Amino acid sequence: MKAPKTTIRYWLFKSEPDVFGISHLRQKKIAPWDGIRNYQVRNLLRDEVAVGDIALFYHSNTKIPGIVGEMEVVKGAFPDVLQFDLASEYFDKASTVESPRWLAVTVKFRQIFPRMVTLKQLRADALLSQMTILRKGNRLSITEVTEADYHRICLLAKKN
DNA sequence: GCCAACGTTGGC
DNA sequence: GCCAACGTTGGC
Repeated sequence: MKAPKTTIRYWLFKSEPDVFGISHLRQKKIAPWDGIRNYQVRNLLRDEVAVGDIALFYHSNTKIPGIVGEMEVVKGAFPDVLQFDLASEYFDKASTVESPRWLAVTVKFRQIFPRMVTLKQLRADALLSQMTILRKGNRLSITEVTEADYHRICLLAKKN
């Protein structure tokens, strides 16, 4: 039996709502977080993201980008099936079943926040100025969030 | 649609 | 291993 997890970590997962938004996850309840095709993010999934961790759901590349809810990691890294699917845009002919290049995790819906926390709000909040997502040039679709920042975001996400 | 700021590819 | 060219991300 594995040792119990002592600390949970917090993450921000980006997705384009037109492709897969929080309402899709709410409907499915549990879904693979797949289609990751960046080595840095792949390594995060492999080495850092763990079962029990909390992930903020961020809507990117949309009219009002921002954090819309949260989910929980319920299964650790496993090979992303899309890399072997010829019909998928995520198919990777260089990847093999014996040595898969790309990984996914499974996430479970937790909630849609009563109030979305927009990118504009994040930028305007002095307490959140160190967030990785706010750094210039950052394009990683998964970044870590500190516990303090996570709690701050939850506060901003509550109804008045 | 523009474009800054990356990441990836491939010739050498 | 360098780096130019190309592709992608994602805010605006």
